[in-house]
Amino acid sequence: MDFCDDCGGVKESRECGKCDSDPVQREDVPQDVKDKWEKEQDELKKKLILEDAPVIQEMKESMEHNKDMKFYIGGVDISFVKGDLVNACSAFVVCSFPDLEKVYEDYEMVKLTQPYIPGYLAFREVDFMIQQYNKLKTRKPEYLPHVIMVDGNGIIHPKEFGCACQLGVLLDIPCIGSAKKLFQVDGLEKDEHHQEKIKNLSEGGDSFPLIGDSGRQLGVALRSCNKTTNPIFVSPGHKISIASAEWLVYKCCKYRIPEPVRQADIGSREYLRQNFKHDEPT
DNA sequence: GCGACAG
DNA sequence: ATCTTGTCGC
Repeated sequence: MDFCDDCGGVKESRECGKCDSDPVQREDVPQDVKDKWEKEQDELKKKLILEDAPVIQEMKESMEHNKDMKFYIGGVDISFVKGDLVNACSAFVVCSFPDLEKVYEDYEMVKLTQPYIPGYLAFREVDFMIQQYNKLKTRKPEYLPHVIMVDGNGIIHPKEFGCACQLGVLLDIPCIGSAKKLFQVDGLEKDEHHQEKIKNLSEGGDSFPLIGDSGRQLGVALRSCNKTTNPIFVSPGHKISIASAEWLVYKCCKYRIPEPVRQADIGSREYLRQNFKHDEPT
C-alpha cells in the first residue's frame, strides 16, 4: 500500500487532496475564482504600507532605554484534523512583550470552505482571524495586540502580498509574516548557494537578506535561536519595515517559531485533541 | 512542456 | 496543514 509523502495517509484516500495520481480527481479551481482573488489582492495591495507604524518605534525605544512599557503581540494559526479537509481549529493568542507571557487565547472550530492554492492562502484562512480579532476587540479590548504575527508570508509572495499583508491591511494594524519554508518567488531559490548561506548562520539572530531577481529585498532568512540551524523566513505584512520585522520576530523567539505563533500552534492542536470527536456537533 | 507551489 | 519513532545532544 502506498503512502503519501505530504499527508502520510493512504494515497487512494486523497486525504490532502494532493496525493492523488489521477489529475481528474484534483479539485481544479475555476479560473474565474482565481481571477477574482487576484483582483482583490491588487485592490488591497494599494493600501499596503511597508514603513514602521509609530508603535513599532515605541517598542524599540522602550527596549533601548529600559523603559518598562508593556505591549501585546498576537499570534494566529490554524490546525487541521487529519483526513478531514474541512474541520479545523483557528487560534488567536496574545502574548505580552517583551516578557512573552500568554495573556489571552481563543480557539474556535471552523470549516475550511476555500481550497489551498499557493499564493492565495489568505482567502482560505484570513476571515477566521479577523473574526477572532473582532471578538477580542469586543470582549477583552485591553489585550488588543499592537502587532500580529502570522504563520505564513508577508511580501515574500508572487505578488508581494501574502497572508500577513492581507490580514494587516484588512485590520489596518502592523502584521508580520513568519514562514517555516521558503516560498520560491522572484527567483529566490533553495539551491546550494542558499544552503551555503544557511550554513553560515552561526548563532541566533544571524540572518541574510532575501533579494529577488527584481533587485527588491522581500525579507530575511533568520536563525531565530541558538537551538536550531533551520532558519525561518520573515517578511513584513503591513505597517512595518523589513528590518523592524526581523528585529521584533527575533525578540519573540524562545524557540524556532516566534512565541505568539508557537503558542497558537500548540494551543490549537491541543484544543483539537481534547474537543474534536470524529462527528462534529453542528 | 516541466517544475515549483507559504499553509 | 497532517502522521510517525527513534535518536542525538544539551
